[in-house]
Amino acid sequence: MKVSREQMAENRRRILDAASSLFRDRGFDAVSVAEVMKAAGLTHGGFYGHFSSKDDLVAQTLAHVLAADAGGDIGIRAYLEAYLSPRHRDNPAAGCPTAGLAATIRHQTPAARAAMTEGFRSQIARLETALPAVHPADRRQAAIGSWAAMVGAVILARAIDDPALSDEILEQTRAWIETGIEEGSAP
Amino acid sequence: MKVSREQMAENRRRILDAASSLFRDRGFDAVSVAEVMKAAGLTHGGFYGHFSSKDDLVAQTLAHVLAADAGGDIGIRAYLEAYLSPRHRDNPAAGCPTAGLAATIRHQTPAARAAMTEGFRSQIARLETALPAVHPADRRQAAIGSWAAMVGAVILARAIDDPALSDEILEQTRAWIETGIEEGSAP
DNA sequence: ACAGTTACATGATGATCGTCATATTTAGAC
DNA sequence: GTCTAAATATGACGATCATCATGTAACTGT
Repeated sequence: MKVSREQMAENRRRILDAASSLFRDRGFDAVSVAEVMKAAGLTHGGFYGHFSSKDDLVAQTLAHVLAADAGGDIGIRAYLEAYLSPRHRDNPAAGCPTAGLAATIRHQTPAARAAMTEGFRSQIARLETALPAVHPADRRQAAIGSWAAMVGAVILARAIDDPALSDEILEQTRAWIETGIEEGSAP
Repeated sequence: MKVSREQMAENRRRILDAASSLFRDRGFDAVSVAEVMKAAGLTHGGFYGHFSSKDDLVAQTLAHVLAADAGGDIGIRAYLEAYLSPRHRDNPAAGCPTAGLAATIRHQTPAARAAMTEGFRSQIARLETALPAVHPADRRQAAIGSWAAMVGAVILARAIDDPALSDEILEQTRAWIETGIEEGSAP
């Protein structure tokens, strides 16, 4: 049955939202097209009316979620604490798409990689402005180094099969980044 | 045809080596059992004489490659430079299994996660002893923070679709880690 | 109000893959 | 040397999945 134009737009949004959560939670390959459609409240038949292929869905989902990731403007300390928290580690479906998906982007289409590259650029820019004022030359270094440590720590914390050790990874990485940020700047 | 005991042992080693490279290069799910066996110079039929399932292969491959990862004892500076090099980034099949596989361990069996946890523990221990002598309390923090940044940087550098930016991630992360290590210690 | 278009549902198809059944060949024990 | 058990090859099965074909209902422009 045909639906209204607005309904169709909302369906498309729902597909992208469902795909975004499912992909972050289980990866691109482990989620089927039919599963995404079901999570969006539809059946698999209408899928190719919205997207030309599953690869197309992957690329558009990445652009969708990385654009939405612009996020609020809390302080760098609060952002660090939220990012490197057990809550974030334990909820990949609602968490950072970079932490959940960066490692598998390598096997996706050029469009998907381009979306991820763009997301990385804006994240670094955001971190550069959020960092305490140190020598401008070092600021980009701190932004990139901190982001690598944040993403790596969440990935490692999610991989580890020992809750105490996993908590420690998050906490020690947070402390390590904070000492690095404070170096040579006002606290 | 039956083969000698030594031949069978070598076949098994070849299967694990082939699986190790293929998994690091393309991920567990994207590599088929038949493909691993072919890369080892065999056909898919004999697989279940060596392993009880593909999940079993995954777990044993991880234990195999993480044990072999103990590696030589070069200095921390040289290790950093090799790890955060374009060469390492561009050769996942021969590279660090953590950088290649940590993000997907979450969807594997408990045995696989246990192997990865053990690999993480020994890597942190290795880094702790390799780090310059600072306050002992901070040494573990530096080891964990540096390792998270190293793994994250390689994952991000491999995901990014811009060679210059990818190189910059590696280089800036290396510089960031080195300044963090030098802080409060003799150079 | 009508007709045509369109968005989605149902169902099918071909490919891939993990796993198992059976055949074949030969190492290893006596 | 012979017999048996074992290691691998060949081939098949059932499940899953991306994609497509066709049916159906209702929105939209007239």
